[in-house]
Amino acid sequence: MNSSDQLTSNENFLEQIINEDLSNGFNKRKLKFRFPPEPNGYLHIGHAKSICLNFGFGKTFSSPVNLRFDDTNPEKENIVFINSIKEDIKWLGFKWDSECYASDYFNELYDWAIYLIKNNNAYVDSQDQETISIQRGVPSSAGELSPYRERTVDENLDLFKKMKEGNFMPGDCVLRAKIDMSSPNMHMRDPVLYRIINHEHHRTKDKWKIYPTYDWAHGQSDYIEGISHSLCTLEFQVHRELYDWLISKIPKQKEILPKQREFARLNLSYTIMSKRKLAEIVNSGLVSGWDDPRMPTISGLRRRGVPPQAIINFCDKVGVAKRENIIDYALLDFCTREVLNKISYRVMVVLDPVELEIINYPEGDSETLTAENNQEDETYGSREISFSKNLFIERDDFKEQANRKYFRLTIGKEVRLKNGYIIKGESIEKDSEGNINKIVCTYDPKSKSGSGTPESLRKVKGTIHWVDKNNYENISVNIFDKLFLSEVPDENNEADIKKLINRESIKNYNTACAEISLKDADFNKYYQFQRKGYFKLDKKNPEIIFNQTVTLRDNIKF
RNA sequence: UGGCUCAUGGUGUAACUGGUAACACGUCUGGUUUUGGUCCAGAAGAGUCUAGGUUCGAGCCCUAGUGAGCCAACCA
Repeated sequence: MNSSDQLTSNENFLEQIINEDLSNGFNKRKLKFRFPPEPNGYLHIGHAKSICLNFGFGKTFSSPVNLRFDDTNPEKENIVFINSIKEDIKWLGFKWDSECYASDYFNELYDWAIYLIKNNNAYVDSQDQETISIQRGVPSSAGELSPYRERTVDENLDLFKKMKEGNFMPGDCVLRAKIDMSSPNMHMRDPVLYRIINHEHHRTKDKWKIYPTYDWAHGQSDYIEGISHSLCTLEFQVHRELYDWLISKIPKQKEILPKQREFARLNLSYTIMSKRKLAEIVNSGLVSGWDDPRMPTISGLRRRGVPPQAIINFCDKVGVAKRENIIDYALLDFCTREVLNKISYRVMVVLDPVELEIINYPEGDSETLTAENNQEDETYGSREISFSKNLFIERDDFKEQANRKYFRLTIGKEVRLKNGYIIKGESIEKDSEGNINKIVCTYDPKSKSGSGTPESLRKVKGTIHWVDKNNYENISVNIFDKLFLSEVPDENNEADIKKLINRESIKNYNTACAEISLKDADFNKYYQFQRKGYFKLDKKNPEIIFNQTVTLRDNIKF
């Protein structure tokens, strides 16, 4: 299976815009996209939507897609985030054309700022942040002009140079665009283009004392790279007027101007996408880290065992529009199962074991049975599993008393041991507290799976999994539940997100018994523990610890 | 109370730019099955936020209203 080839979605409104541009004469070879993360955190499933969108366009239009780090704020950004972001994108299977950094353009941006000043389109304001904020006013009425708004070009040039040379302290002054203090769009009320920050930048080190703001850096970066369509989320809609204005004021060398268009970000039920809140639960120790298998981060999903193709399929099914949305988590689960069903290796693991003794099986005997690795695809081959008189089965696969709808093991009823024989429950042994510690059964020696005998072909309602008590591997298994109790944990912005955490979202089974083949469990494989779900070996641990990715679809009603 | 954006089954996305709503997930039936999985067959569920208007005809166009989101960081 290979990335988005077989996807069949309708063309979304952004693709329509691109196609319109094309039919209006835009040269297809000039199409270019970009994914522009700020390296201040880990990527999550919401970013995956943007990644799939941009790189998806790259594929459908055979256009380059740049990875550009929006690294204009050295106080928040860090090289470790750059590395994790690159790793996640690669893992998803996408290849960027060039690896770019807004900081690569700092010189050019500086020159253009001088150009703006010379054209009376920017000025140095020497007021403090609070004053500027107050002067900006409120949306419903005009703001006031800064007293420094009419400084001469020479004065501005001189001051700006001094800002750059470090003659001022942070907060002393900023460079502002001179636009319109009465605009109903607050972003047009003389936005800040440069501020002074005394902090080493992870790439430019201590070269700069001033750093461009998002508004000044982003559109110009798009312009420099020749991005044709700059796609971002809805909250940047109000920035578009400024985006276009700034590009219209820089010296023109190119005929193609980037076009910003906005789409709705992804929201998933029972989880959150806010980097800040995600950081909060990481820092408070409620999860083990950014890559905790319960986290909606790419690294968390990876560790959980969600394959990249499932994420790509999910992003495709989710669609792209401008409407606020909350996607049902069940859709992600569906996409995960759909992929995993085809590629996972089936094995038998008993999470909560109870002993099963076959009284009419010869004492001391054992045999080797063969089992298919993946009934969806015979090229996965088969493996051997051992069978003997004493086995483990799942504790809840037996009931002393059961109604007609229960078709696992019970006294007097037959059930099939997967890949083995048909057995019948005979009796149970309990300890002094009434807990079952052994189930005794008989087996039909002629009913061996695959033997072709009439006995083996008998229809038996239930099939259960098992592990040989004389030949198994003890493993540890993590079962997960939703991380948040609320369907929309982000709903109330003021609420303490930590209080919404499901404290029972992880359950560990450290006495699980696995068939012996799992002694060589492979990090690169996806497994299905039959009847229990899909599981992935945890890469962070030297011992064998499996994380449950998703359960099997479960329709039990009784 | 300024501006921008959005409004279609439970959820998400479509509807060839005007011809009486489709696809996916979810839900429910039934069948197959050595995984209560997969697979197969089928069903229920919206008349498109409201009110007007244009039109032979409107989810698509117009007007007004209602509801929701975003914007007043030297964050992105």
